[in-house]
Amino acid sequence: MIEQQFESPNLADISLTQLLKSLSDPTRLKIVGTLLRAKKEVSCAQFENLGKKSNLSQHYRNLRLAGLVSIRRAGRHSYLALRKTALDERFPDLIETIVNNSEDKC
Amino acid sequence: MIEQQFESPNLADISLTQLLKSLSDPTRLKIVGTLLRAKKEVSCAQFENLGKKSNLSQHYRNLRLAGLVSIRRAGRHSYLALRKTALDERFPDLIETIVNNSEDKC
DNA sequence: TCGATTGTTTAGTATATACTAAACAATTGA
DNA sequence: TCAATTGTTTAGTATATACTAAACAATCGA
Repeated sequence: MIEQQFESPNLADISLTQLLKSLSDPTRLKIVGTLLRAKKEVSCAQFENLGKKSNLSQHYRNLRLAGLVSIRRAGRHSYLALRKTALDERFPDLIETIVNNSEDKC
Repeated sequence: MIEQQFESPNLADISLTQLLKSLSDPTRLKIVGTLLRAKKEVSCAQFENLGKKSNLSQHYRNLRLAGLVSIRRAGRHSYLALRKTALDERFPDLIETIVNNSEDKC
C-alpha cells in the first residue's frame, strides 16, 4: 500500500492569527475538537456528517496549511492528526483552551 | 458633557467562532492585548499607530459586535474597555491564553 | 479487468472582509 | 460664532472565503 504525507508547514512559520482564522470556522473547529479528544489520527470518513466531501477536503487543506493537522494518505483513505506536540510547544495551552470553550458554544 | 454607550450584545449570544474570527485579525488582536494589559478603559487615541482612523473605527465596531469590548463615547473621545468579567464567565481562560500566545507571534 | 469507492482538485458563484477616501456629526476652545 | 478636533459612517474597490457540482486520480475488491 502506497503511503503519502501531504506537506505541512513548519509551526515556527505560523502566526497566531492564521491559526485563529482557521479555527474560526465551525466545521474546522469541530474537526479539531474531535482530533484532540481522539488523541490519535482519525479517518476522514469520521467527518462525513459535517458536509460534502469536496468542501471537507478544502477544510482539511486549510487546517494543514494553518499548521493544525497533518494528513496521511494510505490507499484510498486519508487520516488527519492534530499536530499536538508542535502546537503545544509554540502555543502553550492554546488548543486545549479553545476546544474546551467550544462545547455547545461553537 | 454628553455620554453615550454604544450597544454591545449579550455575551450569551456570542459563539466562540465569532469571537475567534474577530481576534484573527492582527490589528484587533493587538487592540485586545493592549486592553487586557491596561486593565482599564483606553482612549482610541492610543491606537492611532495601528492604522487610519476610519479603518480603526470599523475594527472597534467589529470587536464590539463580537462581544469583546464595550465602547463609551464622551465628548469627542471614545474609550474601549475589554469586557473581561463577562468574557471570563462565558469563555474561561480564553482571552488570557490567546493574548499570552500573541507576543511576537501575531 | 473493471466498476465502485474514497478523497482531491478545479471552476464557478455568492458573500464577507479589509482597506481607502470622502462626507458627516458632535464637541471643544479661541 | 467658528475653525479645529475626534471619531463614525458611507461608498467604492480589491481580495478572500465557503460552498457546490463536476472532473479527476488512485485504490480496492469481485
